[in-house]
Amino acid sequence: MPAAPYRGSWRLQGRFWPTVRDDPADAEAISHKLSVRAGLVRQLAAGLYTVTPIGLRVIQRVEAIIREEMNRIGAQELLMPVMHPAEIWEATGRYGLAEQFRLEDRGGRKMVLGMTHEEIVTWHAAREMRSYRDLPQSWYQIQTKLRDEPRPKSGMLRVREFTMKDSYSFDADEAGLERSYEAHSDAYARIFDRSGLVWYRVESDVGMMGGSGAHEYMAPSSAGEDVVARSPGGSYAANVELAVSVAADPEFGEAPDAPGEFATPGIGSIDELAEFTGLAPACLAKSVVLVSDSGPVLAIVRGEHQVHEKKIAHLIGAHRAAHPEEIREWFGADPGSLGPVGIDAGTVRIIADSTLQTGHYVTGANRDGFHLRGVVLGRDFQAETADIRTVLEGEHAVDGSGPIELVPVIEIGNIFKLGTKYSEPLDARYLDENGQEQVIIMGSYGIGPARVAMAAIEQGHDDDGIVWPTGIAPFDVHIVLIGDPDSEQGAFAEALLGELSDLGLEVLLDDRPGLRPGEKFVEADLLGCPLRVTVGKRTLPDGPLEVQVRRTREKSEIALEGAAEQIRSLWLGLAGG
RNA sequence: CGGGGUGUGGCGCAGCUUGGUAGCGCGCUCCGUUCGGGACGGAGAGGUCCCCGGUUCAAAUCCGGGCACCCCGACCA
Repeated sequence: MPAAPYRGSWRLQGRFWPTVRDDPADAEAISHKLSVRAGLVRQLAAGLYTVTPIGLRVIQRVEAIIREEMNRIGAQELLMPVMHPAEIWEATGRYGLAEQFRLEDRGGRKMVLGMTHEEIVTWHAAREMRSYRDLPQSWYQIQTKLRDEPRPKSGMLRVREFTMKDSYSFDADEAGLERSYEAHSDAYARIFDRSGLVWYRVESDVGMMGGSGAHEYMAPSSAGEDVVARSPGGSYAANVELAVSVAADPEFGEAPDAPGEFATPGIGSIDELAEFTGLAPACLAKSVVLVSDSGPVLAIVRGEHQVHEKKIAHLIGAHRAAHPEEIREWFGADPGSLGPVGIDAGTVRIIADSTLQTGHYVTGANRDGFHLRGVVLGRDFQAETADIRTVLEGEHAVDGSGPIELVPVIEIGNIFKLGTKYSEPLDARYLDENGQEQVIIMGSYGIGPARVAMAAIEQGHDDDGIVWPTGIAPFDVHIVLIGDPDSEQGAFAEALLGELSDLGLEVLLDDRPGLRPGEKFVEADLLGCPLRVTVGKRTLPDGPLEVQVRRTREKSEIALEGAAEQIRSLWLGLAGG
């Protein structure tokens, strides 16, 4: 049995800490490899992970920061069930979503496992919030979410079951929502700063949550699944799903009076066409045929751009790529020679990217092996115009703040202005000062503690292992005891553990017998606590005591007298920096 | 859901092409020597070769079907 705990400090002897020497074979992301090797997590099945005792310490430190900051803005912690009656989800039209785990109880009653808790929290608010005097409220929980992800991946980064801090605000009006939103925004800034992350707050799509405005909190990492378009200094930052930019116009030259057809034998791609014509891709128009629920859609962007799925989906809803036979039928030509000229807008909905509003373009002629040059939007064809293209790196930010950089990021949190999306269907209303019934205005706000931890690993590691930020390291100080716990050194290490703990630090003492020093050092590096103290033969009787900063590898030798105080001020220097 | 890959002691892998008594490294147990950056020697334990079916005298190996996991894409708060 482990010895009795000393506050938050641990003796390692007897603990469940399953480290491994090799990277797991199927791991790709650094955080995945290191979280397994450092014994923080173990996989049960795809997207299902057990967090080990030592991994849990990291998660709990993140959660502790979250609780402090949520409480600071007056949010109240509660706990809602993971399993819900399906009816409530039916009321908001979110029953049957692909990611939703559904089941039945023994009576055949339909249930769901919660992927989030808007429905449930709103259901409660609808029953308990009656008067404007009851508002505003902010409630939060740290609770399990279940999502039948189509593709769990990257260790703990994308899983099917995870804990989430989710909070919900209830306000009487838009101004109130604005205040709640800002309060959360402030809290989130403190939470992610204290967690030691590099992070961006970016404009985001409202997605399946619905609502009128949203931001995401993103931690830059090559393991990230999202991409942010960001100008220098970050004054412009948005998820590429909705990012806009200024695309420089090429030298178009004089537009001809009318489109002219020319032969382009064997030309099927923009690259080939650019090569063949000697024109920049920006002078060519790319035609993409999609099929929406209401029929065929021709989306046109400049040659250097791509049609962005999310952006076009905002206009035409769910859609798929057209089959070659369908394209043949509607355009009379194969992909590669398609264009908007001569297409009946009644049959095919034509949407051109806004960049097409200036210049003249080479487009397909809807005749295999032929293209048209000098095609002008508005003159030679009619189309709706909208921003439907991807943003390219190097294009300029719309606020004039400079060239845009595309950064892969991990989404670690988000904030949404829900408005009445849930309160309306679930009848969450109150009586205002005038006795008039009003719909409660809501916001919802999420953070994934495990993602915060994994992002910290992505951003803080070296060849030897994890380099935790001080705010969320599993321990503040890792004492490597070289020698027997019953020895003089053992007694010293034990005393040091006590003193450091009394000073408010959480300490891990590696008092495991029979391990070689090298093994202890290697595992200490892997685990990555901010400070490592070595207690061995060299330490006693007169010192010095060796302390190493994990991040910099900087070693200092300190006197035994007042060692604990010294270590504490070293730690404070790291934490404050 | 499309494409690709992998399933063999706890972990990482070889063996499969060309069917014939299941191997290597690490880890684990015991003994000895070591002991401030994953030591060395010796002796051991540990495997339904993912599952089901087929072919064959004989299947980890060949054939068919299934399952699981990973990666790319689609999708995703």
